[in-house]
Amino acid sequence: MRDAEGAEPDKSRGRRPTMEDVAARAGVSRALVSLVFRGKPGASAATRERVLRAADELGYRPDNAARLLASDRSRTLGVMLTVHQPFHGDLVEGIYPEAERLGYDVLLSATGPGRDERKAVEALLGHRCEALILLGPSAPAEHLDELGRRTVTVVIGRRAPGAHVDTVRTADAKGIRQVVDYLVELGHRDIVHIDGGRAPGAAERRRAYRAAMRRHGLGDALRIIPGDHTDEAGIAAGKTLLAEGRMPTAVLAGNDRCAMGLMHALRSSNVEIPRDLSVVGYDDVHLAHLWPFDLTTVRQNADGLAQHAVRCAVDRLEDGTVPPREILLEPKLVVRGTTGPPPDGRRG
Amino acid sequence: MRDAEGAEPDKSRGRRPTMEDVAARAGVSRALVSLVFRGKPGASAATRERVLRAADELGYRPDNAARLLASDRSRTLGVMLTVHQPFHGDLVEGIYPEAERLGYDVLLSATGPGRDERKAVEALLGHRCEALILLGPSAPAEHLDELGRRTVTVVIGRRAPGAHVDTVRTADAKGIRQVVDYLVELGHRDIVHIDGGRAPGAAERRRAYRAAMRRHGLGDALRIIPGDHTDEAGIAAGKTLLAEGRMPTAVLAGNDRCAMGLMHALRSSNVEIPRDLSVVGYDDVHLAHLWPFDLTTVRQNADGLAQHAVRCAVDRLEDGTVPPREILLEPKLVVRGTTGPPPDGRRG
DNA sequence: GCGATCTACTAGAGCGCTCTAGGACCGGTA
DNA sequence: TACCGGTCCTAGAGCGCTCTAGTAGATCGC
Repeated sequence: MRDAEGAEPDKSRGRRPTMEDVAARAGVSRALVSLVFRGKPGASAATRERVLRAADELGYRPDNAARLLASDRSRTLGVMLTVHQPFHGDLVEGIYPEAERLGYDVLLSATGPGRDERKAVEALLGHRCEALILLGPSAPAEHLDELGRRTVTVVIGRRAPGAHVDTVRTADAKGIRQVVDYLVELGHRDIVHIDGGRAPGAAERRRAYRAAMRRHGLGDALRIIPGDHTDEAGIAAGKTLLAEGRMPTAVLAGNDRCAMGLMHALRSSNVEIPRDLSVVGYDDVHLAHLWPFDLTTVRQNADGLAQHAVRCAVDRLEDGTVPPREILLEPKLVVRGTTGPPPDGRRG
Repeated sequence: MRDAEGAEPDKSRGRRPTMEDVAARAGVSRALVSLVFRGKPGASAATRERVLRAADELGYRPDNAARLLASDRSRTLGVMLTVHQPFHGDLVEGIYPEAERLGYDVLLSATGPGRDERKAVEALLGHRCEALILLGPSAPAEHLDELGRRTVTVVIGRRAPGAHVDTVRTADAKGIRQVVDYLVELGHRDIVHIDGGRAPGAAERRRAYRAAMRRHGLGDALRIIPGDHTDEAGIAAGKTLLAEGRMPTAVLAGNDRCAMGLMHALRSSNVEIPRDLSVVGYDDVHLAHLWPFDLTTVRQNADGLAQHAVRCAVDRLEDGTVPPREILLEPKLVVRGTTGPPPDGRRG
């Protein structure tokens, strides 16, 4: 009965080696092993070598939990993302290398159906992340403010007015203005905006659209179809437009996915893009370049956003006196194949 | 000089409350607080209530690092994914709820440029994950075997012959066979396969294609274009076919992305889909339904794969005697708009 | 009125690290 | 010889939890 070791789960796999084991094997103290693994000075080259060899032979791997617990710093950044936003993928790919360069670890936590932002963030905090990087959070500014006062927090992709957080985003207003200017230049007057509803950045894009239209004296032609930053919203908007029977000459979608949904919905109609309708997206997600028609869109500099976000977080972690910043990156209109002059007879 | 508190990073933010603080405030011992937070019996309802209130007032949140360190179990599953594989997104969305249901935490670690699989896995192990769930790893079977002997490991989406790991995947051979049967039934004979090279699952799909073609007496018509599970591979294959000037009547791509790339490359040619060429993908990724032409493809049951993977991991964690399993899920041919009969005069 | 048996709780060791304080030994200097 | 400053190393406390062993007090049977 006493020997029923096998019954206990996992005992068979054996305890993994600890720093103590490495120390014993290398014939030094635990503290010295610690020094070596942290790359701190205070160990001779020979000893260092001996320790590393011993560790390697034992298959030793430092235990993060213990390390976290013992040190006051965790050097870990928590990233909240939505696993189905391709643009978030672009951002994550930029965050990893920058964090590594600065000596930080990265933990990802995804939102999704049945897992809201609060839950995702709690998970990160529970793992001792020192700072949070939130990709396009939809939480209200007050909530972000509360978070920001508890932990260093960086928000990517939207404004968070009044909240004690860094924000890193594209100058959306400028991007939208570029699009409207470009469309007007082509001769468009009847330019509709499918907005992003309450999605991150949507409010500002909406505002910028209104302002730009007015600036061109098109205040009357201004029209916003309520939407969202999803394919479904684009499809719905497309159906709406078809049902009305009166197409605008250009549509400025809330983001690329929405633009894609729109084009999808129009696919089986007799509306041809860009002959009858110009369509512009926003984001320039990686996958967009695969579209059968190249989407004209506004590029957000994902790598730039990612790098700035990491640096904001680290700067504030390493110097508690630095206040949160607001960083704006330049958008860039990328003209491809879904835009052109309006059909004859409908010029501005 | 002695009061230069503010100079130290983050000291200003103040120590976060510990179990000790909660215990003091509730007037009980630390151990009792621990009991309450773990939902274990041994505390009266009244005390339980008092403890929870105290914790709430202090904004207490249990520290995972300490919890991990103290208990022998971490109840954490580590998931390795490629952040730009939409299908991985589908899987992650299935993994979270199932893990939560079983009382496990999930940690994500992404591969990407500059961050290979080894690195991603190391990160997970360093955070004390008890089990690894690898989404379509490309590591050789021996490497997986090594990992699997160190930690409970589940591989999703490919075979790992001889490796001490669970594998959960779709019966690819069956899926491919269904596609070939369907295409032959439509009258196709000239069916080309763009393969996935060394990508997960690719070898089996390739084999299944060969077998299916032979079974229909089409061994001579058999042709494989070397590729990959990326858009680029599809584009390249498209260019190859165009350059040759002799189109097959149907193409079976390695996966949806590859199929999309292919169609993208053919878009400006005079090859019309499905009139001149039928195209079939594989995976049925979420985004596929947005395609201007609905892609005929083979659906993998992402939720099913995710759930089985989590259960495999948990089963083996909780009972060390359970051996690794190999689970096969049924694929399902989803016929949409990119396939049809071959052009007249090219029937089989 | 005594031990037995609950329930409700506490003490204290220990998880695998980090980090401060300090010790041993060296060559050089007064 | 005594002392210094430097390099290389060790001892030991403690991070915030979990968990085993045990205690205090109520309830109960006889």
